[in-house]
Amino acid sequence: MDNLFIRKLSYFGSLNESDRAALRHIDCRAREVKAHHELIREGDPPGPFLIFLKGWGARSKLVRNGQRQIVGLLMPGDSCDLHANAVAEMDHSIGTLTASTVATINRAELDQLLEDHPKVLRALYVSQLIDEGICRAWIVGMGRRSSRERLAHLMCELYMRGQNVGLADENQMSLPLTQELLADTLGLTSVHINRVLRDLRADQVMDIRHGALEINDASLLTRIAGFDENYLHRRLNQPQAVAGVLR
Amino acid sequence: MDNLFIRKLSYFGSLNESDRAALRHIDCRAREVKAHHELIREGDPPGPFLIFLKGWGARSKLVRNGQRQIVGLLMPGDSCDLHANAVAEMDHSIGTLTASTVATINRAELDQLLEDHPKVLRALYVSQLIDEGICRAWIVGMGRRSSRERLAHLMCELYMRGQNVGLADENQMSLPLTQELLADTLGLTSVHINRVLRDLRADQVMDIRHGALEINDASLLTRIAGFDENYLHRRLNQPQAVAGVLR
DNA sequence: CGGTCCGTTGAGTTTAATCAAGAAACGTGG
DNA sequence: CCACGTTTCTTGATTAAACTCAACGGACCG
Repeated sequence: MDNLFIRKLSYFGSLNESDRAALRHIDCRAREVKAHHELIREGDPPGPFLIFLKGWGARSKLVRNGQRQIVGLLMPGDSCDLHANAVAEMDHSIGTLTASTVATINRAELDQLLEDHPKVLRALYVSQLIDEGICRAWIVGMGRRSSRERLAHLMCELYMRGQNVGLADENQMSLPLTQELLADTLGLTSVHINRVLRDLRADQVMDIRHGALEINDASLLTRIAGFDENYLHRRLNQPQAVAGVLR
Repeated sequence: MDNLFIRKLSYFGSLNESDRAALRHIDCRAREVKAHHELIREGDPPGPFLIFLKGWGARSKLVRNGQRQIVGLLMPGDSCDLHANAVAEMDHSIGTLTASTVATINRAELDQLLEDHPKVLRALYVSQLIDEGICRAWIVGMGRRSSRERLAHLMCELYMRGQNVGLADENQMSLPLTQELLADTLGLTSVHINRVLRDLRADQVMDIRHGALEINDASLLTRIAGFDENYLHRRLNQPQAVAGVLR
């Protein structure tokens, strides 16, 4: 069975057997990484291509006053291209949130792979378009949504992404985010997250406890979030996700 | 002389003469569009590939309560790939801010072009990586920067991007953004933008008047913004920009 | 069993939003 | 080139959302 990264790319472009075979070599590069380990630090020279095969990661940036902003959450199957020509040094860090399996491909190998397999490049390009869609959705949230809406929206997004990679159960998903990490993701403080979460719990909408998201009223949650299923949903061409729990 | 889109892609990948020739056909597709015209509306089926050859555009999204969030600003040379398989319908609109020259390439033609010219695909992919970098920088700003820092940061970004496409003079640049548009870009209100702008003007840092940005103290501006020149700068491999006015 | 990290709550403060009103700039047709 | 309507900018007063500071309870871990 192909790994989640290959399966994800397969949704985004028609890969032939040779393409898949090339991608399967990635598994040899996989290594185990402990939780809360920095894979790439802000200021490092970029270069490699990272793939999360198992576990969660985050892209984060520190700002002057010591605050942190998480600019992306990585789930199994997600990748980051730290393109060397694009930027002289990393403007953000990438680290694990949980114990993870991560594959690292160096620049030269990736270049060769993409040159030999244009369909993989094509799929990677589409995958990149979707990542940007997620970024833009975050921008909308941070700019124009209240803290309650924002938290609800993030949970919808993560639950849906989790569904697409088989991480989500019915109305529940493992979610290794402390209130502080949620705060750094949503541009709020952990104290405020705590209060918002308390209200959502009291309203029987959802809860986050013991490292797990629990959705009590999916329909209400999506309504609070103003979640546009379209923005992530059908991107994956997975009808079962469309008909999933979040309706 | 190649158009700005071709020149931009040339920075991101080595294009040969055949690649450039293919891209030059784009010019035939150019059409003039009036200011404040919607090219693609939220909810429309996606599909085409848009290139701004002249003028400014914006990607924007409306949220429930009628508020608007701008999720991207488009300058000459910038493109948007409204990929059809990625999403069932547009989750945001794209419109012009000024009178513009815009080229539209339909999906089939683009697919053919990218298949025939893998180097163009490669360059487009890198261009996409950089766009995502800009998005992530916006997320950092909206999450963790004050209104003053945020406005300063946006001006640094736009000035630098303007420099790269020859839109910026020494310490000055045409900037067709009303205070309301700035507010919708930064997730603030126009009233608040007005006050922040008044303070920056009073502090002799910068000003926006008569549709133009004027930078009075570039060094102070970048310090207020916490502007990381690296995140956009060297991406373009343009040493002259690195040594540019914003130091 | 003690330490550390995480979650919880209250009180007071700050930032930016809202509401409202008037001035300036812009655009368009006469 | 002017007159008029509209958009944009400006300012003040008030309100709301989220932050800060501080303290304590609970969970997890070695």
